[in-house]
Amino acid sequence: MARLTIYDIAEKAGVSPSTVSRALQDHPRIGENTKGRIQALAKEMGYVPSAVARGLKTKRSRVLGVIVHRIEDPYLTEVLKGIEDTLHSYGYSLFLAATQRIPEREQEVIRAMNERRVDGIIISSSHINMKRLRQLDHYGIPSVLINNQETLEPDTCSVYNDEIYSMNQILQHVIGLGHKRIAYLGSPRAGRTNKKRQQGYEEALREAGVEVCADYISNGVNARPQGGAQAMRELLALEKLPTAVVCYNDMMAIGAIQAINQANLCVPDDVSVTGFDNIDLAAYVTPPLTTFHQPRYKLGQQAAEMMLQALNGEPIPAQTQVSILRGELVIRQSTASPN
Amino acid sequence: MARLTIYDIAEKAGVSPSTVSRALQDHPRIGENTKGRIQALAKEMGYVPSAVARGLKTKRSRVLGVIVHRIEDPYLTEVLKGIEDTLHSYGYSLFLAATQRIPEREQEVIRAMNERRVDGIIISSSHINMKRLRQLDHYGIPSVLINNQETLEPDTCSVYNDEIYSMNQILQHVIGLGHKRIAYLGSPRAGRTNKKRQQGYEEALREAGVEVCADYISNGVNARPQGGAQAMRELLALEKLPTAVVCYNDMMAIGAIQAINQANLCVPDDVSVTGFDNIDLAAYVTPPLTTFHQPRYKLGQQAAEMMLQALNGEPIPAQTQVSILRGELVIRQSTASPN
DNA sequence: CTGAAAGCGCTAACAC
DNA sequence: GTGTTAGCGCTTTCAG
Repeated sequence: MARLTIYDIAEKAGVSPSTVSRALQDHPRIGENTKGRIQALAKEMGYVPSAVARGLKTKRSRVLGVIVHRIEDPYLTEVLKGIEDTLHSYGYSLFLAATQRIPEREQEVIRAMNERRVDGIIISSSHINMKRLRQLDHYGIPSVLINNQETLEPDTCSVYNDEIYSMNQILQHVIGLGHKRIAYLGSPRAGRTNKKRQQGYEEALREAGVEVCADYISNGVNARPQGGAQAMRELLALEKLPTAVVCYNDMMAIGAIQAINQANLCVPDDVSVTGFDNIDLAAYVTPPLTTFHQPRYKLGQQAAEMMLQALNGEPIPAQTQVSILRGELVIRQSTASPN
Repeated sequence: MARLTIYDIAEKAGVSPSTVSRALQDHPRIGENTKGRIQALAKEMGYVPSAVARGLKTKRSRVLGVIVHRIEDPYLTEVLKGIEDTLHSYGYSLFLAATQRIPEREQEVIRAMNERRVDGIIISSSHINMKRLRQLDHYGIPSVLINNQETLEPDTCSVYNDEIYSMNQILQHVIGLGHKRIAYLGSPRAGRTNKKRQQGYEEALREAGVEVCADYISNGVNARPQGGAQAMRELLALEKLPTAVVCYNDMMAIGAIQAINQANLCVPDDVSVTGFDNIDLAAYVTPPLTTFHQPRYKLGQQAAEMMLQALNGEPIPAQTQVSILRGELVIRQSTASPN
């Protein structure tokens, strides 16, 4: 059951293999009639071209690698969807791999993609540093980063959520509600993103003429409910409680709410809580979370388009090397005016 | 900046290309010393073999296609992780594609994977029917299905969650609590899975000597909170309310709880509710859901191993053609004894 | 507009 | 144990 090749078609059509090749790729230098005839014949015979052979010859695989650190991260799936949709519409396929944040596995994954000759790699929410990037560069593999956690040199293609803007939106909402004692619940492990969010928090406070108080910045051991609960408990031990808590992300906000409830306090009556990301969960917890919706789909889409554009040789203007996207505030029931 | 080939290495090592090829793949017929020397040299020169060229020659790509219908489905991500981990550990890569349940896109995705000469395809939670499967078969692409929604002929490699067992576990718990008026909130759009779950529900009731009442079977327009809420409202319109509601999945259960709350009733005091799947959300809603944890990771892992085994020519015993896995009941706070 | 021929980078007979 | 050689299935000059 050997696969059909262009030779089989050529023979049946009484033409040469190269003519078949041209017909199949809409080459300009071929007669309309021959082209139509051959395309029809190929279809009829059930011919499926070999991207492997084509790739060997052309040195382009029309495959992109996508590296994430955890596949099961609910935040990532929407980004992935943005990438997949875009690539699919351009006829590209996608290798997916997870690093689990294990450096060794990171290495393996990059190597595998390199061996398979992907045309480029998109890396999402990872702790990729310049060294690894230089490695890719050295292999000649272009890359685009999404929300990377290490600060990079400015010439690396990347797309980010606008953290400062996001936090500003959240704080304007909270401040607008009348809060003055506003805490930030952070996740230092998250790297750059956390830094930026905290920075946005501090800037917004200052702009509103509210003093930033070190006691009101509490860090979680991780960015999950557990870390949120722990950091919240530290806040609850303070003499002067904050009336609002702005969290690094939704999962931490959920943990914070649990801790607040355990202290027999109520959200939002006693303390307002905000999340970040607007993951699916956010709408369904009690109370539903006020949060910031990151343009996750768009982040993925944009990254994919940036990559594709680079591959097609359209020079990316230096300004668009780094693209910063904005999402929108989602107001639900976890925030209210202080009483 | 042309890539290094085995010819470059051969030249430098003063041997023939085939010797290099052998050295690099631990071929038996090669001298230990030559092998070591060449491997070292290749590494030193930074040689990265081309899986494309190898694939063209050997007709095996060591790539598997994975088709899902929605990437962003929280249920799937864990399955995907099981697949990815397994494939990675065997040195395989993975093409990911989503069909969005659009037949046209399904076709495109299969075609793309076929062109790229994947060694096999794993299809998860889809509505693939025998026709499409025969198509794959005809192309010579082996496939493994995970929780497929159409009933298939028994000789197709597949892995399923044991729905009947799962529902039995849920109902034993609910019945054990003392409930007699137990409703089922289904999702007909889900196909086979829903049928099986409903069947499990009915069997368990009968075994417990409880009559199955048609009024207590309510169908949602979809398997999301909205469908759950709508189906629950129909139940709430009954003269004799059920004291427990067993739902097709967690999302519907969440919708059902919302509807119950809106009717000024309370879960679990007035009515117990159970979910299914144990998605991340389940632990964080109010009240936390009693649900059934599907062995999602294992479903993916098993499917991947089944595929790999088939590819290595180890004949799969007819009995293991279909593998049925069991998860476990997770009791939280959405269920209690009726009052 | 079409054909002939070379070669992408690797593997695997087949010789030696 | 190692080298020679012929492809795998396609694209792409270069001729005609």
